[in-house]
Amino acid sequence: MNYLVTTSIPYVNGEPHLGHALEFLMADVVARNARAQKKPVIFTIGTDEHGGKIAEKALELGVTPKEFTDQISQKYRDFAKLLNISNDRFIRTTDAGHEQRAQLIWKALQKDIYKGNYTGWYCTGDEAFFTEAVVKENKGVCPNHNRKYDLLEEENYFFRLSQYSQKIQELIESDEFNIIPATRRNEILQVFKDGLEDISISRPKEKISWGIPVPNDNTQVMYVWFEALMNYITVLGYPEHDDFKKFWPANVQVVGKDILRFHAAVWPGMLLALGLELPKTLYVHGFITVNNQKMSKSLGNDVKPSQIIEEFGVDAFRYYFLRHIPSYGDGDYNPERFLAAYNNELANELGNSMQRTAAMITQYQNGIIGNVPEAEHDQALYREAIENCQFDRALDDVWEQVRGLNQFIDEEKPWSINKAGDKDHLSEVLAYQVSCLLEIANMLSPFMPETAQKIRYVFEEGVIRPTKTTLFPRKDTLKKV
RNA sequence: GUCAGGGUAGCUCAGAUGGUUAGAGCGCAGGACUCAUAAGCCUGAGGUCGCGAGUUCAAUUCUCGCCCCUGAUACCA
Repeated sequence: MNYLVTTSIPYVNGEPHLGHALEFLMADVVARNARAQKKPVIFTIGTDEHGGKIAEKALELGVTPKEFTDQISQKYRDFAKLLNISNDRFIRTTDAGHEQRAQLIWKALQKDIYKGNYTGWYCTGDEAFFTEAVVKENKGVCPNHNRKYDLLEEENYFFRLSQYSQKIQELIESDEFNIIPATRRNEILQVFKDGLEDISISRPKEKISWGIPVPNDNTQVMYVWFEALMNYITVLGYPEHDDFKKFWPANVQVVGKDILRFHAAVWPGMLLALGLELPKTLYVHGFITVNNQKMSKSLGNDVKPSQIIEEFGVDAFRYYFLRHIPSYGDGDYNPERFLAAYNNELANELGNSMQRTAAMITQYQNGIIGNVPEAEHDQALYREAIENCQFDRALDDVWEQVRGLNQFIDEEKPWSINKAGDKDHLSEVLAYQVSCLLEIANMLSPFMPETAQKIRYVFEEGVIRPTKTTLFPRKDTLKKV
């Protein structure tokens, strides 16, 4: 019954962008949908704040890491608010609670942690390790510094992920740990074929000091990733808090395809080692391009969500990204397509269907709605789509109903019925339209909460309550973004 | 290289355990109407379903080969 939804926690070395928005929105739909079903819900988001890169960046800016992360973290908080995200919690990995609980988790994992040597290709110019693949690609020479990579050893703590490889694989294969879409499930199963290797989970403090200390060893701090993953249970008050006991395992964890491995291999390993259940579903979303190009500041094509929201409203933003970015793949944003979707689907089809209904009831019946029947369209497709995190299809299905309503109106021609003077029939037809709109509002509410609210406001009380503005005023020109 | 997924109307995509005229939305063209945000509704044009071969009474759907695209191939948070 209890329902837990999480997003991944963005690393605060950058500002919030469209990709974060997408993830927030998808998780928000899941959370709002569960609440609509009267389930007790905890929906968490947050920020990941430790690590060398953060420390460096802070140094560049001449502020302390703490000051730096405070500032960026706040931007994510504001961003979620801007998008009307209904998160119940916002965790920061620099929260005292997280830091303490991370150490508890480390201790609880002790039996699977050992000290070892990490060997890797290191560039002293970058002061960083590089993967085998990168080194091979560069033929053993760092392009940034034009010097050979050194094979370096470093003392780290390791986590016995290998021990849990088979068990995790079984849970994925049986769908007890359900990874969607299937393509991502296949992808990660490949990794399990040869078994997972143990992973390094700490860094020498002398190299990276901005991190959570390893218990009983002040020469090492926890590797950021290892510690960041813990947020999903520290946020609930692992191990002693009621929320943890009642809400874990998560029902849906929402992550991007770039961090699949951490969430489908490392994190499950940690959970098994702790004797905890795996999340029920891991939903993996794709990336957004802008005009089919990778979004980047250097290209100057980075889109500011705040600008879109300012011009079109938050629900229009939510709508576009939830319906027109494929839920199971990558998608593209471009202003023309956005405008087309806004005008055709939101203003013309949805907005206008409400407008014409309200107008007729006002003109023909002095605003009196009459007996609204229970609209009972088949919602199986819609429900199944949400269950499978196919937000695009769920909205497609809602629009089937929006179109259906417009067709109904054109077939019935209430204006003709009015001329003919058949008051009973007229009232029946118009009341049916209202019932359709209220049903649409219900289906829309996880996706477009404000819009759903506006529709209900107009029709809910038996008498049309006029509003100052239309739902989605047409936009004939496109501001240059 | 290996593994996975994909190449279907101008665009974004759906679909077919092989079987009469291959679907939707956008865009385009035309029509009837008027309650409405010059919105909505109806109709139509447009595709040799990546290329070649095979299996079959029948393939766009199955098999093989080839071409092209995308992703993964493990410690970047």
